Amino acid sequence: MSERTATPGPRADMVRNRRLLIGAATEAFAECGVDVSMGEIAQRAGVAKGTVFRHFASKEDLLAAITLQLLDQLIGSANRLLEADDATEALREFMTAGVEMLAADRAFCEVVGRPSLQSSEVRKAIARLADVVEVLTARAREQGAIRSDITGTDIVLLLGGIHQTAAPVLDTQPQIWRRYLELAFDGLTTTNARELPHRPPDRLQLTDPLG
Amino acid sequence: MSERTATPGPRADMVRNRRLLIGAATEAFAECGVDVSMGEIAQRAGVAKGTVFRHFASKEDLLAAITLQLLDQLIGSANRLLEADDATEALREFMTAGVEMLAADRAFCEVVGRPSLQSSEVRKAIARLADVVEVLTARAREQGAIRSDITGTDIVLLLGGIHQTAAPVLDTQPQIWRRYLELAFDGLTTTNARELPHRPPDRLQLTDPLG
DNA sequence: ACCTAACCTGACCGGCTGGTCATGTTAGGT
DNA sequence: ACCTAACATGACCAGCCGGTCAGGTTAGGT
Repeated sequence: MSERTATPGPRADMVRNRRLLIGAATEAFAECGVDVSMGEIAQRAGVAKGTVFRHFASKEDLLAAITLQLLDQLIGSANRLLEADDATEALREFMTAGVEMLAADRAFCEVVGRPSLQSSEVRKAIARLADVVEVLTARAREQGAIRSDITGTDIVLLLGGIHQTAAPVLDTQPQIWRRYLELAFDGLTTTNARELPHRPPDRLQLTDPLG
Repeated sequence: MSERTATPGPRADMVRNRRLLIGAATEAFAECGVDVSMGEIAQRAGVAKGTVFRHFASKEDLLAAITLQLLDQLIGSANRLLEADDATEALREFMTAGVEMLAADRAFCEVVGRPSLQSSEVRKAIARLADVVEVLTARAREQGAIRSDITGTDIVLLLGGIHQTAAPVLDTQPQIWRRYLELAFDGLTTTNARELPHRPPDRLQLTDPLG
């Protein structure tokens, strides 16, 4: 019924394989980093290598899809925290979520830490994240708990730094990033310090203006 | 003259090639990271690929040699700064030297940030560095400018974190790591903050007790 | 001048990678 | 029940990697 000659639509096994693939790729990238092979991902998903390339034209495409999914989660967190009463605590919670995500995902660290691995869509998502965090930071700043010379871009960059501080000992002390998050936060809330040297970072990802 | 039947000794062109090789490898690793190929290094040195393997049995060996050379520079800096009058300023200078070195060398970042890339000799050198920095930190702590719950290992780990904070924008703002160094230092000198969560990191590189 | 051991060279090897494609299978409409 | 387009498959490809080695070259002692 409904329309004549039918709507082709995606086949059932295709959507199933797509779900399996995204799950497997998410896990594999998280555990092994961006250098994990497409063959390994296919194996984890229980499909043949050719199937991976039917769903994603290239490894870059797949990596971008997985990364975008994670960035969207972070952007969602930040947006939700905009509604919180205590803006300073909200900023701390956002940073906790961000560093936690980095600590759990090797490929994510590598992509956000190296612009050369970022597709234009990933760059756009990072810019969107920076925009939301800018508001989050401004609210905490108005509340008087965050020093005046810290921008949202500073906060986003700090996520990678805090994680990297803990990364060399993550194997033996998987929660130690909380220590360095708190240390960084103490730096952010120092109000009697003199202004930081060098101008704040540019708005994120304005490098190579294509896209 | 001198001894009978002569001392074989290294040939002149060999020491020349070795110097060229170390120079080329240092540059190549710094610019391209640990994934630079042995062929590329040979080309930069102006020798054939086989010559590289005559001087260094494997890529790991070469990487370890280059890394050790850099770690020794840092250890030297730290030792020299032990003699300084102002211990707090000495600590800041050491951290400046450390972050500057990381910012200038991609492979060095990757090696110190990922224990799986460290040979046992590199691990030992890092432990030696941590020992010196422990003294440097203790002196600054006694001087009263550094909070009491910060260890030398914290400082060494922070070097990687400070650099990583700036890394995504290093291309466009090559000096911005100074901003984050100062921010971290403000966190270190906050004396009225409550104690940091989680115990300090273990003494560095006690993972897998072989070597 | 000559000799030899030390050294350099670059073709070569197996293994792994991202990516392709002819062939086989199957979902799902009729 | 059957048909076909959509999809899955895995053998296959070229390219690059770390590493090897037989053979040519040369430093440097005599």
